[in-house]
Amino acid sequence: MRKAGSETKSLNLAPRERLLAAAAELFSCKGYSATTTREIVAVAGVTKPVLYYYFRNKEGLYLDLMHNATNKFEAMLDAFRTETGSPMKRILSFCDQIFALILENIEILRLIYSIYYGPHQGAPFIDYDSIQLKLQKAIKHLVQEGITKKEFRKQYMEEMTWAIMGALDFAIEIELCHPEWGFGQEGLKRLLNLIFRGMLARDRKKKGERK
Amino acid sequence: MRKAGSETKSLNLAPRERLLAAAAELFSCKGYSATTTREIVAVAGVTKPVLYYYFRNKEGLYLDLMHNATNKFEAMLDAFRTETGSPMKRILSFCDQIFALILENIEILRLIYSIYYGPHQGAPFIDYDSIQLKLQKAIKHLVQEGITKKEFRKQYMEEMTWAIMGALDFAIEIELCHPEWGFGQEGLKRLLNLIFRGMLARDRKKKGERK
DNA sequence: GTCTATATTGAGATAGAC
DNA sequence: GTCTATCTCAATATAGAC
Repeated sequence: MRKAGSETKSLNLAPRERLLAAAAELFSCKGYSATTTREIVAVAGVTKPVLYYYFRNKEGLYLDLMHNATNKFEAMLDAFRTETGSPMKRILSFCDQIFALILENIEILRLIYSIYYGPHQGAPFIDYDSIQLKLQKAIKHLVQEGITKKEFRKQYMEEMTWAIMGALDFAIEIELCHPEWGFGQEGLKRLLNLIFRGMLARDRKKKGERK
Repeated sequence: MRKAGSETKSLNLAPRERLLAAAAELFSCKGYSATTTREIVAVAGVTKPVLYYYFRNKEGLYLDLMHNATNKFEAMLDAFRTETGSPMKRILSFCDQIFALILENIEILRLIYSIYYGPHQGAPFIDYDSIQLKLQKAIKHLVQEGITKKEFRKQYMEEMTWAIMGALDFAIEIELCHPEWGFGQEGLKRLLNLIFRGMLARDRKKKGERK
């Protein structure tokens, strides 16, 4: 289990930044609803009115924190102008970049994840769904390209997209619950390579029994 | 977004069962911490002391609910004595059964998921990790068998296990955030079949560049 | 901008009658 | 077993001095 409370105070950041850092840590560790403003200000090393001075209220602090994170992520999705290389290499590179960004923000991601897939915990609504869909669309696009270039099988476009999303999901979840395994970007790469190649042994391949 | 409050009262169950049902619905929708005992008793159509009569307190209610669910899941994992069939078929059947059980208990699973991967929300500790590991071990065992029988590639045992876990993860997540897509057991099956076969087109297969 | 002190609400939990 | 009424405390939020 994760622990909270490591006095963000000592770093002499501005109070506003200390509050954001403290909130990130506590929300991510205890959840939005279970985290109290008292704790946040205690960890940030400020008093209560400071919180209400910089942010309208608890919700405002949460929204600020989350919008920072989601903006960064969306900007990256938009910015990904695929370099040259085979579709397979481009997918690897894309997933690698996404996953690196996630690793850098794993604390915030834990919260996003739990609120997107789980109960909303009383937190104000944020449209995480559109980001998820944007990601899926980007992957689908790369897959489509691979099909056009005849690098990938021409059927199964949906399944291929799902498989890549599943690999990302698995990598993220391992980082969330077992970071000490050191799965990391290397693990994701190994997993993706297997998905490209398939599990079946070469010689046992049966005649096309698809659909 | 999901909604709560659909008066579990009318079904004339015993108060104890009504409380469990109401708690499942509310915890799953709002989270453990954000759900109040007042709401639970209101939805269950009983008064507060009834909750404290049947359960020691809010935590007791939660523990009862969760242990019911995890016991069912673990029992299934233990009970899976693989029928006959090829390793591939057995993996498909295993995943199908697991996923069916999950679909039946999707409400509880949403809560488990968010607490296992996310912040604990102030909920008392439950060892979800051991279940996750048990699942992973079961899959790894099936994969190992496939390798022994030469149906699967002999390297990549870990990666194959990961890929199957990832497929399950993806299927679960889609049911959590987009149940209306009707991904379901059929989608999972299609996804697994692709993972068995691989994404690369047959003729483009390069010489073994593994490791 | 940052503090002390406090208002106010709603939470979990219980006493005690029936 | 189930109710009404209530206790107690902690939560969010603010007033007002410096």
